[in-house]
This record gives sequence, structure tokens and C-alpha cells, in this order.
Amino acid sequence: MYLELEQQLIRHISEFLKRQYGLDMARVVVDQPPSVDLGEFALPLSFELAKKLRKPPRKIAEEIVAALGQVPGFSKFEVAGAGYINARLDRAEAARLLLSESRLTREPAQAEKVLVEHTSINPNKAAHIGHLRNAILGDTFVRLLRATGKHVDVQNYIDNTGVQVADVVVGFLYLEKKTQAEVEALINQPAGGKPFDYYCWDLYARVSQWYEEDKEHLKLRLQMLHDIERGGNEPAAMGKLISNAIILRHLETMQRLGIEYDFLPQESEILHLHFWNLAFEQMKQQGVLYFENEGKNKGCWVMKRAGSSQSAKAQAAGQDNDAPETKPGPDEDAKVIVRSNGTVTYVGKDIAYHLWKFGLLGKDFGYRRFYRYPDGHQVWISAESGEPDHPHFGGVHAIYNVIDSRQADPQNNVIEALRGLGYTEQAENYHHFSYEMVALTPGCAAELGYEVPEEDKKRSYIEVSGRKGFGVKADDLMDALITAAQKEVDSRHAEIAQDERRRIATQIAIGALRYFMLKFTKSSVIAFDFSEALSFEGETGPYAQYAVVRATNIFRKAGLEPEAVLSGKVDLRFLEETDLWELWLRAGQLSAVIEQCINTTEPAHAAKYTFQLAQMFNNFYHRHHILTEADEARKRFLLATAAVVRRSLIDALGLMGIEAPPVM
RNA sequence: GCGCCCUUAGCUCAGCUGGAUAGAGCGUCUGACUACGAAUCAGAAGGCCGGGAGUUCGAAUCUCUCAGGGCGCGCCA
Repeated sequence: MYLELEQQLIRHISEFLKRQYGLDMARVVVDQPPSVDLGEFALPLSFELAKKLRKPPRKIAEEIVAALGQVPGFSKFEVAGAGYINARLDRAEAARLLLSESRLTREPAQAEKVLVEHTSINPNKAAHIGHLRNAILGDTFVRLLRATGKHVDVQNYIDNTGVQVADVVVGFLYLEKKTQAEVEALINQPAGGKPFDYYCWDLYARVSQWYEEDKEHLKLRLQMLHDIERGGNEPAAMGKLISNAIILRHLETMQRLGIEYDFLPQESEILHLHFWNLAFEQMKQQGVLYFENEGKNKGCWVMKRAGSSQSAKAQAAGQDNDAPETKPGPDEDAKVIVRSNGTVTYVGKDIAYHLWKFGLLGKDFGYRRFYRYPDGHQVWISAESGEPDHPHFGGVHAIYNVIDSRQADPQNNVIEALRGLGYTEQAENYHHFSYEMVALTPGCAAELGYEVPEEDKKRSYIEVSGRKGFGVKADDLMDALITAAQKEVDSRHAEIAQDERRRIATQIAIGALRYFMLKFTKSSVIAFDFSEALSFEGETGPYAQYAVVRATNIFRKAGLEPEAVLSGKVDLRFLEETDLWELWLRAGQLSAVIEQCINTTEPAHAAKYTFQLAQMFNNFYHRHHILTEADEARKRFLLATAAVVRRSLIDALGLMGIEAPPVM
């Protein structure tokens, strides 16, 4: 509602400015007045025009207001402050618009595809809280995109041939001296109830420790790595076995949070299907790659970096024709893509993979069915020779890679390669959805039983490390949250059946976790602390869920369906009461918030919005006792208010992957 | 050395493309359950928005600079 009216206002104003003053404003800025009493939109444009028209802002504002005339949906324009033009909505008309709005859908309305890649956990150990932030941010962004009708493919990239998997293979083969059959047994029948990803978590830490003891042991890792990359041998088979089992565990973990994927592209196929060869040819032809004959990178194929001193020097020289020619010489800053021994680096493989994403490689993966969710959704995985009947992934218009900020440089290398190849549009549509890590507070680390080194004690946070086995596992955290929520539900609703209580506790736990990961902006490092994460009060997911439950209770008690109230007769003259109108207005801003989240790739806005709307509702709930309201028309209006807010809250929570429990 | 990010209330954080009086939550202190269940609400205290300079009608927001903290920058993956 709000978004449409704002756009209508902008359209009208810019047309007016063109007609009246012959001005073409690139953009018309619209703000919100400090209070709704002053109107719903504030236009500061007179300040900007004061220079051009050489008149005081206040006078310009008065002129505009006098000449503007009627704008559909708006009741009044007035001058305020030093020269603001405040616009007042026709409240009843806006409310009617809101009442008739349909729910958010997840049905794609656009043919153009968007690809979101998130999660991408190395398949060698259990997921931890850092991975949770990634997956929750990614999944929420997927939901936001889908809410605007985008056709979204969700990918979870699997680095199944890296050192991390090799390390666990080393652990099983050399530390535990297990055969493939024994590992298989471990997967199917977890030892002592310890899930396989937990088992590998510990083993991985042990192997890392073992490397520390004797650097000679690292030779074994290198050998494993090469065997796995080559394929067709025992370590490779073991790696595949481990990787597949861990991926399945990750899918199950994420499923608890309502997170699903469409496709799992694996590095092994990028390797074995020789994606790189095609990328290599393209890059050589376009001159993006060149062979270095001297310097430290002698014998390598290298790519110029965007911000390298060499290219900066070249640019400066280009501007000044008299500058002496700098000797070309070797570019020491250049990025090595193919090593002097002929092997390709990680960035090289990533370039090939991204050419595939945009449909520019000229080759496709094979596809195999990997896992089917209880809701029937099918996850596909890459394979050298796939199944004949499969959907097609890749070839998308825009991509969002949810990858932590530490990988900004490698991501930019890929973008530079695309640009160098002449794919400027694709480079523009390549979004590194960058976020900061989740770390532990020193107190939290101590709680987990880790020895905190003296120099780390004064720091505000300590980085999680899979290699050291230092961190909070995702499933452990969820279990702790469910236990805590269960205690609350049990104490309040002893009358409800056991499994239903469990279901509600789970919804609350997931709501708390997802909200916790979304309430911080991406650029903020989360210093994880149990007491904060396990809280169900204040700015939390359960707070917003509780507001919905309260609204639901009103309708249950009244014996009415909220939907029926929305489509029934409502006397909108009560909107003259500003505190009530504010609720309708805020409820109508959801679509504007979605736009904002997408434009800024920042889901935190949705979290803040949901909390604020819930807060306003709770306030309303205390001020107006609906069911005892004597005035029948007013009562129906208050019910409609609750219904409108409830609908926006449920939709907003849904965008964050949070369900509203029936009771709590 | 180069690049990116952060610094706002005691603590944890919001503050959208510059806009009217800088906001939440937690914590502290006061109050409110015989109601649509208090996982809630009302109120109070708490701020030279890290320091300095600049840009302009106007800066927490943009530029420069200094200080403090974090993370990257390899023929590793």
C-alpha cells in the first residue's frame, strides 16, 4: 500500500516540476515526517530548489502547495518547518487499498532467473553458528526475492575435493586405520549415538593436532589431496563417502530451520568435467590471461588485478602524455591463475564455475537426484554422468553469493575476470552478499570449556575455528533452544498434548534463532553469547510471534475468522485517531520494506520492521480492550485493525522463515 | 606496505538514497495481571554519535585526517 502511494506521489511531483518550472529532477527525495500528525510523507525538495530558483525555501514550498492541485490518494499538502512540504494521505482510501491486498506469494511471476548461493559448508564436519548465519541470511534473501515474484534457484556449493575433506580421510585411514566398510558402518550406525558429522568434527580437530606434532605428516595430506582430485582410487572413494554423508547431515540440520536447496554443484565435477579448459580458452582469446616470462610469477598464466599498482601507474601515464614510458616489466601484483606446474588455482576454477552460472561456459553439469524433502521438494546434485530427466540450473540473469567478508578479494577477482571477458552486464549483476563472521565472547568460550589464552581474554570476541574444533555446533544450539522453549511452553500449557507442545517449542526456538541471526546488520560481527541467543524476551523472534498469538486469541475468543473481518464491513472514520492510523500505515509498509531489503541486500531491515510492528501492536493491545468494546462499529474497526496487523506480521515473519505458533 | 569493515546510552545494536527533537533491546530503578494470558505494557535515569578539519540551507550519515579495534592481501585450498 505504502510503496504504491509513495511512487504515485513521486510521479506526480516530478511531472509537476517539469510542467511548472521546466525542471527535470533525477530523483525526488521522500522522507517521513517526525510524527504522523504532520503527514505520511515529507518532501524536502524546496531546499534543493532554493539555489536554482533563488528564492527562500519556505516561499517555494508555499508556491508548490498552492499550484499542485489534487493528487489521487492524498488529501492535503502543507508547508511545515523551514520549507518542508508534508503530504497527508486520504486515510480511508489507503486503508481500503490495504484491506484488499493479497497475501505474499512464492509463485514466480518472472521468467528471468536469479541464483542465490549460500551455506556452502566444507563437507567434513558438523555445521556451526557461523554457518547458521550464512544459511539464514541466504534463505531469508531467497524468500524476499520470491515475495517480489522473482524466479530463484537456490544453490549450495560443495567443495568436496579440498584439503578439509582430505584431512578427514587422513584421519580415518591413518589415525583410526578404518576401512571403507567400517566408515560406512559408522555412517549408518553412529557410535554411541554420535552423529557422523559430530564424529568428523572431533576427528578433524585431532588430525589438525597431529599435523602440528610432526610437519612430516603434512606430506600425507598433500598426497590425499592429489588422490582425491584425480579420482578413481581408494582415498577418493573414501572422500566421496564422507562428503556425501556429511552433506546429508547438513541438509537435515538446515531442514530444521526450514531451509531447502535446489541444487548442489560440487567441485569434483567442475574438475572432472574440465570446466576450466573452456574458461581458459576464453580468457586467453580475450587477453585476460597472459603468460608471464619473468619475475616471481615466471612460467604462470596470470591476470591483472583491478587495483594493482601497475594498472594505476599505466592510467596515470595515460593522462600525462609527457610521462616517460615505464618499462612494462613483470606485474608482481598480478593474480596467478595457472601455476608454473600447469595446475589451476582456486580462483581459476571459480571463474569457470561463474561462467557456467551465467550460461557463458558452453558446458553443463550432469544432474542426479540427491535428497527428497518431506514436503516433496527434490534436491539435485552434480554428477559426471547424470540422470536423463532433470531440470536445468545455471544460465541465470543475476547471482547473489552469500559468502563472508573475508572472501571479498577472491570474489572481486572473479568479477574482474568477467569484466575482462567483456561480460560487463554479468559483472554488474554479480553480487557478493558479504557479511561478517560470528565469533564467541570470551565468556562464552569459557562456558564451552575452552582454555582462553591470556592475550584473548581482553578481546571482545574470539573467532570460531573448525580446525581447532572450537565453536558452537548448529544442532547443539537448536537443541538447547528447544529445551529452553519447551520449559516455557510446558509451564504455560500443561493442557496441550505432548507432541503439540514439542512442535510449538520448536517453532519458538527456530523463531528465536532466525531472528537473532537477522537482527544484526551484515557488517556487524556477532559476538555470540548464550544468554542473549537463548532469550525469548525483548527484541527477539518470540516477541513478534507472541504478538501474532495475542491477535489470534482475540479472534478465537470472538469466534471470528480474521479473513472474514478483513473482507467484512469496516467503518473507516475511526482512522482519524492517529494512534490507530499509525498501525494501519505501518502494516501497509511491508512491501516497501521488502524493496529496501533487496535494494540494499540487507535482511536486517525486515527484522527491525517486524519487531517495531509487533511492538506497536502490543501497545495497541494494552490500550484498547477489543472484546469488551461497547460501540459495535468501533469494535469491528478494532478487530479489523488487529486483522490487518496480524496479516502483515505473519507475512513479515514468513519472509524470515519464522512460523507463528497457534498458541504460546 | 596496500585494500575492506567497525567505533552511537553501562552492555548489545538500529538509524534507508544527507533532513525537523539521535532511537531500540538488555541491565538498573518505579509502577500495571479477577480482562483478548504479563514471553506483555507504562514511566524514570542514562549521549560533545572515537578526536579534529572540511563540503552546505542542514552532517551520526558525504570528503580528508588522526587514534583505536577487526579482517583480508601466497604459484595454499
